[in-house]
Amino acid sequence: MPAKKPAVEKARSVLPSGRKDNNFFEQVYEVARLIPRGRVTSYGAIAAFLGPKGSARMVGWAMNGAGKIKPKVPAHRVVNRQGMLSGSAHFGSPTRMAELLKKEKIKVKNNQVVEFAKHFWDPAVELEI
DNA sequence: TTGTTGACCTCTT
DNA sequence: CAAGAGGCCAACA
Repeated sequence: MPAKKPAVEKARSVLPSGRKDNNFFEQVYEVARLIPRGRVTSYGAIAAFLGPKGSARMVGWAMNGAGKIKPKVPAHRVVNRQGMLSGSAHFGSPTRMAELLKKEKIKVKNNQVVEFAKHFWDPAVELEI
């Protein structure tokens, strides 16, 4: 298998403190970047893909610094299990996330992704572990 | 230092 | 069928 990419060091460099390995956060950022345009995934899906414990909340925390790190992480493609834009309030503007998704040809209604199951991108399946 | 909060999910009543 | 509580790990006060 190919060696790991330097994204680890890069992510650590931009992390709030880089005090720990942040391996979990790295994975979250990497997976988020791998989300194709016009597709969406859920926090729990990423958490479950990274580990059986599924700390979905940590995925949200990781996304908290998504706009601070580089390359830019498409956090707007990550929503909750219901397909609701729960993180829209953290995009600076409440409609920022919805607009971004609309540009991705994804229909959004009431801060909720339409046909969410259809646009759902499961890392465990697409990445074929 | 401990305690609470948080872009969540799943089980139980 | 609907509502409530618990659990996960990390950062902030």
